[in-house]
Amino acid sequence: MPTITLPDGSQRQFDAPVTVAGVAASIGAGLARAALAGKVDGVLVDTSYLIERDVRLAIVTDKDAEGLDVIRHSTAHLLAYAVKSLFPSAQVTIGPVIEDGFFYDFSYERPFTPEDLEAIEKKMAELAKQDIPVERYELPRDEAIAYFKGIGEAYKAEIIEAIPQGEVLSLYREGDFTDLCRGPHVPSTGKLKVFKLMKVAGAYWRGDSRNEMLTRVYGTAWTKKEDLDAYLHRLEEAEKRDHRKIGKALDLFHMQEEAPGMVFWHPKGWSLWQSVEQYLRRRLAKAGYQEVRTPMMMDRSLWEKSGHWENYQENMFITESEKRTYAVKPMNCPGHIQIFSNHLRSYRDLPLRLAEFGGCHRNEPSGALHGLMRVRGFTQDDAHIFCMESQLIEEAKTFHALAMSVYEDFGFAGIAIKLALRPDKRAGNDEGWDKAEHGLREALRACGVEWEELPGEGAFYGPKIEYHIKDAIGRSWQCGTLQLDFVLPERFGPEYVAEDNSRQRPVMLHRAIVGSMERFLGILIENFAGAFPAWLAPTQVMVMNISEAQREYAADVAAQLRAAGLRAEADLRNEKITYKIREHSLQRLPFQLVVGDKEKAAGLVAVRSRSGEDLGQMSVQALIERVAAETPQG
RNA sequence: GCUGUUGUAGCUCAGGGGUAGAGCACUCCCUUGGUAAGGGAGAGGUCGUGGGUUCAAUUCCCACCAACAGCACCA
Repeated sequence: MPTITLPDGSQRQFDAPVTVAGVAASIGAGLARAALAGKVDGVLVDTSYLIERDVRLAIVTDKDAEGLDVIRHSTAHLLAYAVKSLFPSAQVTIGPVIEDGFFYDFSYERPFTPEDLEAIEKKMAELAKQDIPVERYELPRDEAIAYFKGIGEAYKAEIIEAIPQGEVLSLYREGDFTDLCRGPHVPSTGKLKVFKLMKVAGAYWRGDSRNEMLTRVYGTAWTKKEDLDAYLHRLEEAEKRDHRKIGKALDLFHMQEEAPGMVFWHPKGWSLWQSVEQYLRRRLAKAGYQEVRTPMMMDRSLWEKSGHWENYQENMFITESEKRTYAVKPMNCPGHIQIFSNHLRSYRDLPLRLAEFGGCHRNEPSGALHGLMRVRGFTQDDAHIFCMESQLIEEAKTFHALAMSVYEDFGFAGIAIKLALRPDKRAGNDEGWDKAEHGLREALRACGVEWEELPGEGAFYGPKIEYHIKDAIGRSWQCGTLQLDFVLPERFGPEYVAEDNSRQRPVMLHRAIVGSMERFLGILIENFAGAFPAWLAPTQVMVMNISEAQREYAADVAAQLRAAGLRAEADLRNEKITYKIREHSLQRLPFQLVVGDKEKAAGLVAVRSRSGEDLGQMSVQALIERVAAETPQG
């Protein structure tokens, strides 16, 4: 005699147990048709779920976020169904919902080709059109193992074997395809209308590179055709922002075969770099840092001492000369410790903050390289703070505030903060790690921020706070970091003289704000889609003469702007003004000055923004002030 | 590193067993034009590298390099 409470608070009585579908039908035929799943006391279930007691029930349709997830999940199953009917010897493994869609991993004698993908998608559409019922049933664990082994699905059987003895598992059958799944699923394949297979790629079984590689098919699914179109449009827009594309179009940098993972910065790209570097240098100087410079490579013995030789060797470039072995530095910390230890330090010197725009090289796996975001040669805005333990929290707090202020000046919001904890491969003892992890947590708490913890992802010498920024394609990249290190001071033995004249060991904070200059510039390019704010733009102002008659005047205006410290150029080419405007708009120059006879006579310039807005006539001085006003004061 | 795809002019790309084509960019000439492409002419490529098959390879085969996508990795 179940009483069912609906989301609007209304109640319905039933004389006998009733399915979710039955309840939907009792409300209306339209809802019965739209029902994809149910939510019984907050738990998602199939429409076939039998309600035998009093519950709260929500009918899930494609209007609900859960409905969309159910559709995506069921579309993944439909994909597996189609693959099994086209390639019967393929084995199914897992097929979860992901952001914007789903994937399914298959084991097959060969990878699927783009042509296979087309055929599979066509088959899916066919199966969806047939509106085949999706039925749920249960099987005890051991029977399920036997069943999947019997039909040659070794991977499924392996998955179930990991489930504890005695459990009852749910299986879903659509046509002659059966899959193990927690569910819920749509009641029939006809509910799946808007989907598209996106790409094939390899993926390791259980995410472990020691295992065999499976074929992964990625797909996307939506409730409405318009949503799919909007999604595809979004992908196209993101592609336009790709820093590799813009970098080429705006002539910022290039990379070439002979230097994989290393960047050739062109004049405009280097101008951008310098704007960022010099801004950071000003902020660091104000925050009490001293800038240094350390050698690009050092003897093997030093890296053995630091632990890099043991823990980091496969990532280091190693070279030899006169029977000595050197490693090109992958990090700046050992070098900075040498500077600290080169004098006898007093507690009065602490905290000592040594900063370096340190060029580092790391031999990243070839498959990891990605434009400016993941490179082999890069420059860190690195610094190491040597201090007493009692100064840790204050230093961490100050750093956090500085980092956030820098991100804000560059226009970033929504920075994700993570805390990476001790990895398996690490130096130092557990006591030190406890202390370091505890210290960073305390620092984060003192900053009043939320963070996510990542077990096992810390550096080999210490835990780290990570500041992540998202790129245009939604990929998240670590930029800033704050790491607490008790290990390297222990290994190198730097000391200071304390107030009581004893020798003490400083603790070390490793910290970076933009992280890698290369990566940060990549993110900047994507964030602004190349339309940099004036203070960063490689060329801030372009002066264009309309005809030969204003040639000298235009050149003079550009010279005045340069004298005032602006990055200004004159375009005196024999081209129509519309042509010049188009070209410099495509190059995303923030200010374009048109000078004709009128401006020349009045001693003014006509200013046009890159978006096409007419800012009117003004004096050169007024323009200089305007650009200055847009530069952060940091 | 693994799987797959790709590599042709400065850029974006087409082509295909008989040593190559378009648009844009570039050079020159005409044009001096007021807010996103004025007109004409011209120059430009050992078809990623190295082997093999063939009378003949840029095209087919193999290896390598690099890029791209995903996975693994990411101090």
